Amino acid sequence: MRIGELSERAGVSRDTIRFYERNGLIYSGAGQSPTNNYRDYAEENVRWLGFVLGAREAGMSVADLKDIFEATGGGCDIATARKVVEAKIDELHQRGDQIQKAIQYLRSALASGESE
Amino acid sequence: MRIGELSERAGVSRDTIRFYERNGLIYSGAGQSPTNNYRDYAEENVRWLGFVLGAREAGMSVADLKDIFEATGGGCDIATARKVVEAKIDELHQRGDQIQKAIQYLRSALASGESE
DNA sequence: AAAAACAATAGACCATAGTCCATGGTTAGG
DNA sequence: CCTAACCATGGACTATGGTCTATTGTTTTT
Repeated sequence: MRIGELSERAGVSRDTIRFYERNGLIYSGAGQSPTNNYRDYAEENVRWLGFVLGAREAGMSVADLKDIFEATGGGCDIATARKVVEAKIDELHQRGDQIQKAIQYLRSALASGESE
Repeated sequence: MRIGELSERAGVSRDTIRFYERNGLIYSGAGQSPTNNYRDYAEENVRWLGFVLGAREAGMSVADLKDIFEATGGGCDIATARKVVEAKIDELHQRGDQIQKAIQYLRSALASGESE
């Protein structure tokens, strides 16, 4: 599919998709057609971009996602992929813990203002 | 206490503290002394900056933290404070959910590569 | 009282993550 | 066949969140 359709279906702007491609976290077989230089995306990119979107909201960086893309989709050795992904999962868990702490702080701030 | 001590104790650089002050999420009674214009921080700022640090890592923005600072510390009406803080807590919960989803995606990516 | 240590401000600079043109080529519908 | 809709590239621009530097003023320490 072309960039417009992917953009539409994944809910990510064309510009952002091009930006992601420049930064190595998505691949399009551009230049396959003899008449144009349009990007051409495989179906699974809809799902992948959906994940990217959620992961970005969860606080993962573009560089992180590039690592994961390369480790999982690049067809490189699985041991490396596993390590990268496990490391990201650990980071996410830590981030989750920080969020729990922040929530507790806010709840206690609310509770202490309770009587006023 | 002065900025150096606060920086040391909270684990936040002087520059960052000044930046936070410019952006309204911490207050120092600067200009209290007749001889200098040094910032002078109350004890509780150590704890507050600790929270800010964790909250930043959890993905809260400086603007969010400004809102919370103003809502909780500014002595404004408690109903407003409550609303701001509850909204931030909701956001954090959503972020936590995103993180769970990201973790699941990564785990399943790992699992599907299992046999290779 | 001289020097080291600390503080202030202002403004330049950096990375990250896009977003928005301008310009020009391609494709598809009427 | 022409025009609207789509795509490409390159580069400028934005916002966020700091960080660094230069210059100058204030304490502290020796």
